[in-house]
Amino acid sequence: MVKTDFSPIADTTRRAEIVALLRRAILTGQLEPGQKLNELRISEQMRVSRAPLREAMRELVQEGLLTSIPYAGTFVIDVTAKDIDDAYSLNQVLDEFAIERTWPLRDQRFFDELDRRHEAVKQATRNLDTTRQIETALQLHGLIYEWADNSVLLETWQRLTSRLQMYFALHQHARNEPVPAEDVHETYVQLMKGTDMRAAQRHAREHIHLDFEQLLSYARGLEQRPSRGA
Amino acid sequence: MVKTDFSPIADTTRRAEIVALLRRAILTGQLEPGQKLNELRISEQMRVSRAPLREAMRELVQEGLLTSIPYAGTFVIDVTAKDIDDAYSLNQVLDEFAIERTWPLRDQRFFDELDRRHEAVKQATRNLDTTRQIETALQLHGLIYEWADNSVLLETWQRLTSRLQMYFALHQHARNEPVPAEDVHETYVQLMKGTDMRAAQRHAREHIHLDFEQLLSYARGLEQRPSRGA
DNA sequence: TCTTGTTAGATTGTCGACAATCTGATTGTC
DNA sequence: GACAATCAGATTGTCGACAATCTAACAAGA
Repeated sequence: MVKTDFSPIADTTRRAEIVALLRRAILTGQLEPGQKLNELRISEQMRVSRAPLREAMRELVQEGLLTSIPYAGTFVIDVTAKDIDDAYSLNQVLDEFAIERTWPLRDQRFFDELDRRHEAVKQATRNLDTTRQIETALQLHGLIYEWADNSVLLETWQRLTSRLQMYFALHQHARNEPVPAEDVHETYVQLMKGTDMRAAQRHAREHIHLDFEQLLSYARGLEQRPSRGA
Repeated sequence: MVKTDFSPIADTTRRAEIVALLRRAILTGQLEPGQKLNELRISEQMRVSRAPLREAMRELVQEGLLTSIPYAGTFVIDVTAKDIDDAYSLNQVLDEFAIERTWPLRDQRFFDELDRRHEAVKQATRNLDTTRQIETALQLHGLIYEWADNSVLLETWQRLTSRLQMYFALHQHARNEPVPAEDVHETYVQLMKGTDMRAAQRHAREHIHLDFEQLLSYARGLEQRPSRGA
């Protein structure tokens, strides 16, 4: 008997590919917040009919990346400072919980994966690839959620992550500054390997705090010049 | 100047109505876990074409009530004991957070609404309407989430709620026992009106604990007789 | 008997066209 | 000129039909 682990084959529906395409376009800032998605135009560009496109858009609406108004259109969500603040504060709570759950489940495979993802961040940083840096940093951070063995928690975090990635991408897009050179994740990785869970939780909380402070100041700046009146 | 608060007009798309219909069918246990949804049959029953039905199903998939396998079908999610346990433990954390956020925002309108919802639960209990009792109890519980002024938190809880309602409905459906007569929410309401936040958080945690214990024992029972092999 | 190939039926995925609705520009009226 | 009514164009919502894929039953061969 051959014992081989096969990975599930790729989703071969147009719908799934459209979802992936659109999500990527939103998360990288290619599609701007508030922008309207014209179904006919997009379907022609993708060489696809409107049916699978619309189904894909419904998924992204539920995912929280798009918002839809009947007979008016579907739009990329707007990013307000309050949204970021809300996501941030919830993320703190979830982090604490995820670490608590992951803590007793850590093993060699966990540490290896932690290092692997950490390495990916460092590589993206060296390459000055800001988009990829955001992506890998979130993936590093997401390990505690994947390891926590709680499907609802993981799902919740993935929804949060989508938005966070969008926010960070926007931020980077706006102020096209060089990525921070020093390795801000070193301490986090070390603490996650250590024996003091409380310290890890505390650090995660503060670490996130720093990242968000940047974002918030940026977002608050945005709202000084609203595009439309209230 | 007339100052009137208008409620948003009803969604007039078939899609929205289909979503509501399907969601209700799932949450009340009319559609059983694992059951396959035949698009043609349902669309004929609803006198609707498959396009809006499929879009509605996509939404419910993202909402976590359905699960879809390409070219195979869309099914009502299965309920495992682990799912319930996951939702339960996350709910504890979220409750604590929601109470913390809501606490300083409580005002007379909050207390009034709290009483109103509490009354709704008591009425459903008197009428021996178990389905409605579940619904109102979750709405009472949801007030702290609506009041916490955190859109992401609210959205997360609403997703959790859908499943919880489904779980509870299943439970009630299975053991068709009379509803508990005594008012288990009295203490909760009193504490939410009081001045000791920690006590309220502690009570919420324990209160939920009791409800879930019932659910879990039921779900574990289910899994002793799996319908399909692993 | 077990395995493999074939085939018919059913079901899901996709398409192009039509219906319903919105937007804004235009016209007519005061 | 201000305002309401009307209308054309564009866009979204819905429909019925076709294509792609799966399932299960059956036949053929080792």
